[in-house]
Amino acid sequence: MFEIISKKPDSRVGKIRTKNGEVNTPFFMPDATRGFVRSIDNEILEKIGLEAILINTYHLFLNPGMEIIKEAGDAHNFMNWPKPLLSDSGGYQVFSLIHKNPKLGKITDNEVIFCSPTDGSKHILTPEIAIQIQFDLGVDMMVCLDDPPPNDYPREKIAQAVERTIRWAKRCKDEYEKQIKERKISEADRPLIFGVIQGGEYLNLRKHCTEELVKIGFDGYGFGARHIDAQGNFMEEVLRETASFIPENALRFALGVGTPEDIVKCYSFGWDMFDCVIPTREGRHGRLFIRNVKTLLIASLQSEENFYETININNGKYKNDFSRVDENCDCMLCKNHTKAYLHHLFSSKEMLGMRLAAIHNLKFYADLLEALRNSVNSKKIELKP
RNA sequence: GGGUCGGUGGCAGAGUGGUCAAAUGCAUCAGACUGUAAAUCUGACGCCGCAAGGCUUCGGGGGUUCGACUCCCUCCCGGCCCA
Repeated sequence: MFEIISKKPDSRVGKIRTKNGEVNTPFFMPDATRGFVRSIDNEILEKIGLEAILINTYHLFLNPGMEIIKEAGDAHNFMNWPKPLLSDSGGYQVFSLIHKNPKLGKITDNEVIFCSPTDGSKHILTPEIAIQIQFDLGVDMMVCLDDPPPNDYPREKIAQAVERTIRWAKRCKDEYEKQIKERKISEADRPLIFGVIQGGEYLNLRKHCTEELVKIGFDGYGFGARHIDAQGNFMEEVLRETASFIPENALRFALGVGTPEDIVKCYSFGWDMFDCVIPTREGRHGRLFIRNVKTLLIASLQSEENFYETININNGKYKNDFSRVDENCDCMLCKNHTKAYLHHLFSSKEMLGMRLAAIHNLKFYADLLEALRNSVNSKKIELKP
């Protein structure tokens, strides 16, 4: 269940209630694709203030496999993450593995055949299987299998992906209802289900896709495919308009978004949920996000000024820089260590460095989202899904 | 003292008459990363130049040759073996 507590013209603050607890919106989920946020224990994620994390259907299905997960109970038990979990459907892998490298699989109207990049083994995902797996994972929020085309595909092919995504969404919804019935899951305990809106940069395709998905009916709607164009520019207008197509009482999930400024913009357009590998991956690669101001909120919402900057701790200039990474951060890196030490950890290829950097970046993201949640406190709106 | 192998760019280490400013790895210097095939990937890395191109290099010196990192002489330095 999703409740909007307050809103400004477009952005809003709310609360999601799930079987495994509440999540305050807007929120950011770190990607625990294979059942773990690389190098970071769940205890630390909780301490950072993250209320939900994202796992991936395709990756967990491959490894460790559903037999193991079911033997453990579900993904919550297996991972020892008792709080809300959202699973992505494997739809993104249709893009990242197959669209980007056709050798790695095949997409038909009925199914997706993945050839595992690691051992070449073949695995079939259908909309129904994707939903069944997500029920077996025991997640609190699940996503329909979709077909995210690269943004530089011709319009015709993107339109095809839209139609396929709609057909698959219908099949997912049907399977979802079947599973709810078979598993005798109550309305209060049922996981939320998200449809995914495709359409590339074409607003009328995005609109059409949204309308068709809304007819099927979902708890939330995701923005599918990449939200940056082929040149790497944030597709601001598409994100803004697409949010406006989605009914107000539904959750809006900006999948894979993004950089801090992209999240802030999406939030202002009315998006509620975000996930991205940036804070963890870039942290592991040595890029650290640093607050330019004490209050992220003010700069992020009320001015055009950059509210953060990044550094690459690998750069030689940090060799003897004994200052803190971020004076305004209270993460375990910033409280305890200097840039020079972190630089040393990185140049020694010590995993502690990557870990501390990822933790710092996640804290930055968590603090940013907290600032956004605190940014709206005018009128309250009660809505029933 | 005799013998022997060797001395190549920051380091390690290929090359053994022209295709060599010299493979490769490391180090160094930068860059990228957006529902994770990513502790990964790109690029630069003798000097000058945006570039084309030019210039100086393979322990020192001398020589052979149209041409030498590559062959010869000699000196210096190092490893190993024998005395």
